[in-house]
Amino acid sequence: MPTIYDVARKAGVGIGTVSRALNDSPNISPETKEKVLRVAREMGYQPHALARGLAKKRTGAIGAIVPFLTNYFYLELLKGIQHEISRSKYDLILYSADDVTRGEELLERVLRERRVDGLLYISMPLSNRAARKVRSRQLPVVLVDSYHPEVDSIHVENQQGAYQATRYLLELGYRRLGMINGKLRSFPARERRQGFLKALSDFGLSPRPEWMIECDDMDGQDGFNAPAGYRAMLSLLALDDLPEALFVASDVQAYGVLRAAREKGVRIPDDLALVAFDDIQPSELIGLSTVRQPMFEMGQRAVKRLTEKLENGVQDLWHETLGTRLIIRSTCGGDGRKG
Amino acid sequence: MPTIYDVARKAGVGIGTVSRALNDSPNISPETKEKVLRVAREMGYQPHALARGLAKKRTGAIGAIVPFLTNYFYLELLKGIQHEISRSKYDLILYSADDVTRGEELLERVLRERRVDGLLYISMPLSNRAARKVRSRQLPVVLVDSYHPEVDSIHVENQQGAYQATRYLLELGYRRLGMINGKLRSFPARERRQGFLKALSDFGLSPRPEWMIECDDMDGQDGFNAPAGYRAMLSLLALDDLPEALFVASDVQAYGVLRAAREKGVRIPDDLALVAFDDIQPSELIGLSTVRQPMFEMGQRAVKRLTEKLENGVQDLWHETLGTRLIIRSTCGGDGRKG
DNA sequence: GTCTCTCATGGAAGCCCTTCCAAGGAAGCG
DNA sequence: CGCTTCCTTGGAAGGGCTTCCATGAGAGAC
Repeated sequence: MPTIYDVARKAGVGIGTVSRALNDSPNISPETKEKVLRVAREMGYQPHALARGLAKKRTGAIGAIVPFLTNYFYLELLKGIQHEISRSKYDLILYSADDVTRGEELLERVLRERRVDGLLYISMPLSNRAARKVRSRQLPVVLVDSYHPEVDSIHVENQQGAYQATRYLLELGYRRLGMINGKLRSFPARERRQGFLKALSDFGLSPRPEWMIECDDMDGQDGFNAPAGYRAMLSLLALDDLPEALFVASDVQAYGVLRAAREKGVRIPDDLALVAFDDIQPSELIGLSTVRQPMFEMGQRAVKRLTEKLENGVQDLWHETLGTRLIIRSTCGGDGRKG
Repeated sequence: MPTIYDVARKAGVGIGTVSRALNDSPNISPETKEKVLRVAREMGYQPHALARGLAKKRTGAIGAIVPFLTNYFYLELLKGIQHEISRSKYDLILYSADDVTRGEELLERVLRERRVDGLLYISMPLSNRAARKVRSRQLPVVLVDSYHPEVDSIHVENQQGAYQATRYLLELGYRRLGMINGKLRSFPARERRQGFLKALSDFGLSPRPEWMIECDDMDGQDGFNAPAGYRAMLSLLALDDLPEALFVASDVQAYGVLRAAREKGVRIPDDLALVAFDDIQPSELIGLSTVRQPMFEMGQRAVKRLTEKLENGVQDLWHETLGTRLIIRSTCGGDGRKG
């Protein structure tokens, strides 16, 4: 593989000049620049990414730390990230935390290793300790689908969305409501729970503890996946007294719920109404009523913010909240049925 | 951030010794090693990934070039990749080709840029020209869900799977069969087409050209996505004479087909039987009959092969083919109905 | 014709590591 | 006690780039 020295020799110039030609420096005559670029192209020369990164103190890469990809939510998010990344000059390094509780270890390693210029920390909680470490580095970090007051973040109106969904069930006339949620260490899980509880309380109702199910994390994840939803539904159905409507904290969990319902002969929505959260693609086909969140846009905006920060070096704290929208389909009994 | 010099000074040793301690070199006394590691830990020292890569001529990263993530198939594949990567010492760099036809440009850039030690080239065709370039570098590349005789590859029995699916429809008694496919530049699309045609011919039938639909690539992709399936189905339904059964080359396309069918009042399977290919997660819930391919395993094995090649430096050519299995659900009319 | 100023240019230094080589010290052997 | 041999160790060199500084040539002013 040719190095910058080979190009310099062949073009009859110094290495500095080659570097200037390749980096669009103003301090080079147009003719020299053209000649150098031509020679470089002919030789198939391309700068060594690591060497360049080392010299420039800029790696040209952005990292994303994601949990294990058990939820299609991540795919939609990644699409947005991918879209925006491919418009920028950065590459994307995908780090995966096979176990959510070890996300911060990974974060620290990545922060210190300096393989990336900026970092997306996705769908995992950030402790105060870790937040402090983040702040103490110059490396910009954006929290996605999560929140910490001292670190840039973007997420949706989880509470508001859950509130809408729950309220809709209440307005249909249902009163015996349950909720299947992810682990409460997760930010969206806590927020959605708040929204659910608020709607109940606005209707003068109290939650039934045995109907508030926090999915297990058998797989080291946060319960936001289909198998966890399936197991949660089975445990719910083992109860003597059942709710008549359910708010499920994510679509994939709802898929698990639907499967369990089908196996146990529970009819949806006749025996049990259902609203979920996310609106990933298959939900439309399945007819799942759900709260739509703009996942693609969230990924896109997170990257945009990060790259802007890298270019302009802005230092202000940034928190963005995106709206949600309730999408009514066929799992909650339609308007005519009740209420 | 501390460098190796800082650690060396603080530990009262030379930089070579620090390096040896950190890299598990045998040429260091246990006591020194322990002391150095302790100091390094106290200082929060971690080697600079780029500097290390430059010196070692090993980046510690594996690249994956994927098309735009419009198919859940990729998520399943990524899960397998992620799983295996996280067990290795490599990081994953995700390059996305927003336009399938430009995948090879990206490939060449990545090959030259030397940011990765090895490369997965996913679901995109490889030209002879590109294959030659790949071979001329020492950098190992594995083709995933694709094929070229001169480059390592892994994929499933596309032809065999399609044959099974088609044959099943034929055995049910259907004779008027159509196929909705991805772009034929894609390897799986061509193979699945072959399987379909072979089954027809085994039953003494000829394909009806107007029922052989190659999805459009409006979005710069290969047609393996839901919107393309939707559009293909609409164009099919515009015909006067319709097939009675359809083999669709992927589940996500089938989702688009199902949506169009619902909108146009076409009942599945009564008016039209359907078998697809992939068996991504939601298909079970939807009741889609389909050919299951081991996507997770494919991703896993591709990474495993790549890392082995990186460790052992084996040079032999490797092609692996994984089996498929027909999963009967409710979109092709069940056994009792015909035949 | 002389002096200044400007600007393109070459190349050393530096980015942070690993690796290799030379050297010192300890241990073993006769 | 002297000579080998074997470990450890320090640190220079090198990996391929960018950046900065010094230099020299050309242009412009007088």
